[in-house]
Amino acid sequence: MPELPEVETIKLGLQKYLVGHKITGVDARLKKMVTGDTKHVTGAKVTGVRRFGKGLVIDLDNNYSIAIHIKLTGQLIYADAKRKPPKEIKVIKEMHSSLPNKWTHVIFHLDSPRGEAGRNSVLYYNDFRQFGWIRIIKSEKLKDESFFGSLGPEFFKDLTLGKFMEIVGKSKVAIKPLLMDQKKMSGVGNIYANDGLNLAKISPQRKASSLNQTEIKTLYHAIEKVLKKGIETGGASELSYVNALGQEGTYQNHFITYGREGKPCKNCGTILKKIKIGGRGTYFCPTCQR
DNA sequence: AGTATCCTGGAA
DNA sequence: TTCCAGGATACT
Repeated sequence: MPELPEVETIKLGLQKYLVGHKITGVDARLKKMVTGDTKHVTGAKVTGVRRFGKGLVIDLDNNYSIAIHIKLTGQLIYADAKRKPPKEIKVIKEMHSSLPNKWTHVIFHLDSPRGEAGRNSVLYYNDFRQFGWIRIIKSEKLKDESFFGSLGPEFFKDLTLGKFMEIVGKSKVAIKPLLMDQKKMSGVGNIYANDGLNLAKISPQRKASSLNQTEIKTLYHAIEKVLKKGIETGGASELSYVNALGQEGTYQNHFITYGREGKPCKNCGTILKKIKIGGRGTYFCPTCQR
């Protein structure tokens, strides 16, 4: 699922390809996906792209911004006229050869790329489960992460080891749902929580406050390690994630536990199990994760 | 802490 | 044909 590494990868792509473009029009094919007035976007130039946890912000030069959450299956794909149609939603067998397709709910029309008069670029928002959202809002309301639901401190940003130890130490919930609780700490979802816990050899069912200092420290570094791997590999294209050019990442080839129930633990060889914790699929090794 | 909600394609 | 996953939120 799109988590910190996936959204970071999209952000980097948009910073490279989208910034500098003027948005010439917005086509909200599925109205509910967009809230706020699209007239504030039309004619504005993209000045920057930011990320807060799993949330994205596209800043414009008119004091408005576009806040986006792609949730489970959102895709933000930049394309210009001469680029080949990007790959699309992987989970759906019936592949389409071109964009826009039936899952393209919003189209941002852009001005022409440099030196290509007459050819217009576009930014597509595809989302086959329609859980994501796009909100057009004054930039002043997006100064920090509070817009995305009072996000907790973020890995690689303001979540220091000290803060992590404090949060884990005083939480009564199981460690895995705590890692995924965006209000407590932001960026981690199901894939990286599962993999990080296996690397740290900690059971996902452990009550957070039962972890000792060494375990918390090990877990902190393990989570950062898998997140880094996720960023390096361009994210996990398990379901429908693609980067800003519609290309898949490769972290799914490096899954440690996620989606690997019935397969051997990469650490000790024990067959991995799948259970549910807090209603979410949880993959772990019953032998080495204690 | 558990459950319904949003939604769709695929698995059972 | 029914059931299920899943990020985040709203309830109970």
